[in-house]
Amino acid sequence: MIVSTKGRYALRVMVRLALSRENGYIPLKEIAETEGISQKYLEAIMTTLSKAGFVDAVHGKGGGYRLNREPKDYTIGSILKLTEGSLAAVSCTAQGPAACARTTCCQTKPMWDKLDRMIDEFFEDITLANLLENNTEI
Amino acid sequence: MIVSTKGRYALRVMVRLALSRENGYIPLKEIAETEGISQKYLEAIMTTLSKAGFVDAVHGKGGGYRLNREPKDYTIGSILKLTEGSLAAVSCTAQGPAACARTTCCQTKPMWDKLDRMIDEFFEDITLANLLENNTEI
DNA sequence: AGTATACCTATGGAATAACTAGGTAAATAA
DNA sequence: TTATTTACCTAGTTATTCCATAGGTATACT
Repeated sequence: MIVSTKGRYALRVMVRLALSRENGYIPLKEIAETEGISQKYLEAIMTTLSKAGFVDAVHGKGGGYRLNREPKDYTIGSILKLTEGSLAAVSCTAQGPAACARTTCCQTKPMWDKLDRMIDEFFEDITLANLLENNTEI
Repeated sequence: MIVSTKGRYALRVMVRLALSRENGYIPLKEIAETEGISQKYLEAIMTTLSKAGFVDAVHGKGGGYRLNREPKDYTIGSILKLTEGSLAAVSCTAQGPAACARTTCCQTKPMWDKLDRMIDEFFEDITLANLLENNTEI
């Protein structure tokens, strides 16, 4: 599986924050409930998003999280790379070009490289705003 | 990781068999050694390939494995689907369309579906013969 | 008969994913 | 100032999957 729950939850949360953009700060508890995600598990994800400056966080009553840019200024790729670490489809390419000892002779390596590039482009070409557009064919 | 060692090993073995196509049956032991793959682990993979009719297997001395079609008649997708079970990038799409309860309302689902289609096309458009062509840009 | 091969069933260790527990710090409201 | 609500931090736990190993049986050739 190329994308785990961490990345998928992060995306869904970002979509939700985008939809509630006019409502100020949204507390984690509320997000967890609407999205049906474990509150404690979500904490770790939100902290990652907050530390990386993807969202603003405010403590205390009336606090919570909100986006700090427009939805069109978040690429799906940036969110997934942050939360997943890497989007590599095979371990051969996950740790950079020199990770595999057979890299010079392996007949399959160029294919994996091309796949990685394709997947990267796919996610970089989609923004949060695109996901909100509610289209069946994105 | 979308493709585990099982699928990657299977591909490398098929490439090797394609390169040795004129040499009759190649014993598992030899493949394992040249490719640096655990012999016992490879057994399971070869059995899968054999049962599915991707390769011919012959017991006893002088036996081993060989391809039973031309390299151009194997798509990479068919080999990977056989050994990996599924190439789905997320679990949301792995068990068919109705696997996820949120499938009707989830804003991210169409994206995952599109990604799956793209990956499927990618692998179905490449054949074993293409991998033998030794090109950097496949 | 002996040897080399493929095939079968079961088991184990390590890593990772997914989630849980319990506390601390900051902001607001009473 | 005290209580409440929120984010933040560190650690632990369970389940699953991956990757491989062990030991035997069946089949074919010499």
